[in-house]
Amino acid sequence: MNTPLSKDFYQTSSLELAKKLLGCKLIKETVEGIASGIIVETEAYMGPMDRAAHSYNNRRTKRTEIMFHEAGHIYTYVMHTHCLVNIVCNEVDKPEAVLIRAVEPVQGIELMMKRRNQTILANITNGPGKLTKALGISMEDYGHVCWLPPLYIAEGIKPTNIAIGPRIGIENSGEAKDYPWRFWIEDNPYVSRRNKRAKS
DNA sequence: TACGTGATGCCC
DNA sequence: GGCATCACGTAG
Repeated sequence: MNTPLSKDFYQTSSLELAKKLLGCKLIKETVEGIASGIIVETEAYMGPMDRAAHSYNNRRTKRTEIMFHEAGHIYTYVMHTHCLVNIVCNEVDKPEAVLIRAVEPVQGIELMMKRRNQTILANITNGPGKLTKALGISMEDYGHVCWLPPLYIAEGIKPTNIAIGPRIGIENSGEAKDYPWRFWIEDNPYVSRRNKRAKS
């Protein structure tokens, strides 16, 4: 339990990794304790040809630099007041990444509720900004690798059915906004809110 | 449903 | 400087 996946797990395209990550366990260790969750929703960002990706047209800045590095690095960035977490994948100089949009709480539930100031289990990790706060993921995790503590990914469960749909929050990305590059575990109660609304 | 929040990059 | 961006919480 909680044995990190090996680095070659990440050496694939973001579309493949987004599907493979569903059911895996995301774990963060801090002085406050261990918090973890099963990944239930992801989005693929395909790099230079994907208008919605930060690395579109090979845009390489201090922020996106890590996307050009070896697969399995952690790419965190700040959106308004929230931190979002991505996993870099594919080969060096192929700047692809998978955004983790929601997890199902497993370990450290009390700790996560406290960090989120929230008592409803279904609301503590059901969004990309929420899960980073619950797990204690921040810009300090930028550039680390996800096969070593304190932030790493381990084997979890095998998802039954995977649902597919368009990504969220990229309305100004031209034709890229319609690409079905979001994946989630069907009927899981911990997927993000906008996702459930879209289904109803 | 609408607004405030406020890091980062890019185009003036 | 001004604006857009891979959200979220709160108020009404």
